[in-house]
Amino acid sequence: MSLSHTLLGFLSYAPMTGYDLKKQMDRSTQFFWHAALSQIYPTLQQLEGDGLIAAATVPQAGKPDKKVYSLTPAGRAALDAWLAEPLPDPAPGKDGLLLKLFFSASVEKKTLLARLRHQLDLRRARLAACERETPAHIAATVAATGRPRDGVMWDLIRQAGEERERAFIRWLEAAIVTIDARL
Amino acid sequence: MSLSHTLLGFLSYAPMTGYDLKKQMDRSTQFFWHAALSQIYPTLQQLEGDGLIAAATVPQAGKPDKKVYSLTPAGRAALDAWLAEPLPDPAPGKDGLLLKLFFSASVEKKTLLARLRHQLDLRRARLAACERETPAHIAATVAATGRPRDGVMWDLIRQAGEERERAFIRWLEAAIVTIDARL
DNA sequence: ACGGGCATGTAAGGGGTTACATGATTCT
DNA sequence: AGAATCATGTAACCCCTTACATGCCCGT
Repeated sequence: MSLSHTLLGFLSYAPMTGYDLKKQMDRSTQFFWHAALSQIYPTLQQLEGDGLIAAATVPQAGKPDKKVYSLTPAGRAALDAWLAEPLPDPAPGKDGLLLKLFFSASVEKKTLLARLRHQLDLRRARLAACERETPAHIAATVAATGRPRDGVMWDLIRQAGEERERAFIRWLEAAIVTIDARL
Repeated sequence: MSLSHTLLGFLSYAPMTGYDLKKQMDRSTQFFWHAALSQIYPTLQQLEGDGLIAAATVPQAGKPDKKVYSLTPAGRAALDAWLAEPLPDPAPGKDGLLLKLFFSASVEKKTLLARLRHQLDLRRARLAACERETPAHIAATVAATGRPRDGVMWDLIRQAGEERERAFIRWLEAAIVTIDARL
């Protein structure tokens, strides 16, 4: 269960609420790990039950009470143990786009081309967002937390996402040409 | 549930058993869709219950009975309906490798480098396997089934997998250099 | 004799998504 | 007036993984 590890990881930076954690994930890990609040809240309760995090309830005026979670020593140990384990094996992913394409030889050529062009638009927009917003967010977080070593890793990972998108965009462009010519 | 669609798709080529379907998936869709037999068998039963496929039990000497499934007209319609729907939105994936790396700034540099070099080996091996085996399998399937249009799609998708691997390998190489220099 | 291929499944549990439920404040 | 933000959760369901269960044949 890697959502637990994600939460422990973010809480190792600073105490936070479930809502805060969701925002952190949306801004930084969204392209390689994400979760809905409806999954985050029960997972936090479970981590609390396991003694890995502790909650402090903060009453607020005009807003619901906050539950600010922080890492316990046991939680820190669990995070360190996870980081000490080797990197996971590359798991064969699931890609609904490629799957549908695999069986799409009978789809009308112009429909197929329109779909692929639409994907190109989406991916280009995503790449642009990734290039525009993420470096600024990393820089801001490094400045705020004074963790330059983490900044190196974060930028590396940003590059991985960026290059994955670029590779897919190049493939889409080539695929459109090939289908136009050969299908 | 896209496993259903995968099964319907393969059964549109020829009637097959669950065991056969698993082999087909292992040889062709493994990098973007896969399933264990323990998931395939119940799903086939469910598709049969929904009237989308029909089973013919074939007794065998010295082996367990086969259940050869084939598409019903309703199953063909369901497959066509799925193919008529637009391509799925790019879902933000989950990547345990990048996730762990994201929190790995505190891991010893030489440990990190060893882990990344190990990943490089794994990925290079996977790329080599992809380049060696898949084209032959596609050619054989096209020759056996006389479906050149499908062959075009299959080769396109093979290229997507190949280029995704290549992009990741290039990134790993660059990441090793960066970590060595800056962490 | 042992491992791999053929061939089918069941059971339990983990992880994740979607829908539902509440309610005040602030921005447009 | 309506949408977004803050803030928390529950319940149902779906999909998938892991472990278990069976048993014969063939090649080494």
